[in-house]
Amino acid sequence: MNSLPLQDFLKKNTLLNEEESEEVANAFKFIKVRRNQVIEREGSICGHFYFINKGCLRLYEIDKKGNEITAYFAFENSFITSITSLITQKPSRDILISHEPSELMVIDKASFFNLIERYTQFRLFYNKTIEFAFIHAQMRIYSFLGMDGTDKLKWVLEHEPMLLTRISSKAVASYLGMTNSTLSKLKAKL
Amino acid sequence: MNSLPLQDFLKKNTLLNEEESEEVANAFKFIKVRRNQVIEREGSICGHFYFINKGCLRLYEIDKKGNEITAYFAFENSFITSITSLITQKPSRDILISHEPSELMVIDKASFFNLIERYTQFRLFYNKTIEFAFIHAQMRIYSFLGMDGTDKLKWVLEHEPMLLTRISSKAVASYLGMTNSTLSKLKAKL
DNA sequence: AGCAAATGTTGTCATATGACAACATTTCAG
DNA sequence: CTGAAATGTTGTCATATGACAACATTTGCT
Repeated sequence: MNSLPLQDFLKKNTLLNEEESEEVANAFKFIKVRRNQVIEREGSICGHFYFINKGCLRLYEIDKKGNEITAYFAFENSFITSITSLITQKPSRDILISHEPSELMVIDKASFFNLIERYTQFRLFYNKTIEFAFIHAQMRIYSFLGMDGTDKLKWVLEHEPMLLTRISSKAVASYLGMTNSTLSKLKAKL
Repeated sequence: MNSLPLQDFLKKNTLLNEEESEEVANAFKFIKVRRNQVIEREGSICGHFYFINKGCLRLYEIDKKGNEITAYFAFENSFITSITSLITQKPSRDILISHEPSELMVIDKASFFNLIERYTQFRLFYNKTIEFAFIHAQMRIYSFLGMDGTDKLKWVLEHEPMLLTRISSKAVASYLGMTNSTLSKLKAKL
């Protein structure tokens, strides 16, 4: 069944018991998306959370020069959404897109917050998730403000190697704050 | 009384009522610090939250080249701490320092989480605070990855102008990811 | 399978910024 | 108040990276 990966994930990563994990997971709906499919558009208010059974998504925005800037990538067994828009309930500047054909579990905002009220352990998991998203963002600020291109590339190789195997260089460059061609040259130099 | 600013803050920014705001505020202890006083050290596990009655603090770390990188500044009527260390309970890479003689309300971690359990509205406020800290960090990633120095300076002028009036250029430069002298030259060019 | 579009590579060149240094100014301790 | 230390300014120079372009490769559509 399609809700099994999420159910397993909840059992392993929260204090929800077997039955609760099943109930929470069953509140999500299964969807399949193609490669490069836009899942949440720029300009609209984001109203869903996504759990990735299989595949990979990217959250990015377009700056005023027209360049893409990537906030982050998410792979199997993680949640992702246009979280800023979802929290503020303002139109999103973010675009959520698939980078591989992906299998997702979706839930709308109302149902999600319903779960959070009903299941204390799910609420705690959500709060922890936000805390760690913050820590990750903070770490990126620290890591990238001081580093030159070579250091950033090495950093990704060490900390998020999957980006270099599963994601297009163009998208990785937009995550590292450099252009396409600079990243290509840095890779050539090792 | 010294707990009044915090009490007022809680009344305005949470759904705690008068009495609860007072109880929460009274769980904090008043301290004064000099200018440039280290409040949380690098290498130790952070165990306190701080509310700023008056003054201004900065959170930063030192990268492997020996340069300072600033995570953020906080002024009157806001909370700050080495949040990454506090959440993970690992030794901090951050240093929390005062930039002006400051008056603070401190609470230790255990008492803080005690408050969070006891006062639902305080817990909700804390969760919201983390959410917005995340959004702020994310916005900085977006804002700074794409921008050149001039754009960053304009960005600060527009969004956090107090930095340029109350904070040393050196510290502001470390927040913007550029050197001292580059910032100085950019300011000279308008 | 075959063509068009997107992505990746590599080159040249211009430029923003870092490194360093000299000097000016401000801050701080005694 | 005074001198020492920290901070800020400005200059020169070296260098990493962006912009642009040509070409190669991969991907996606029919």
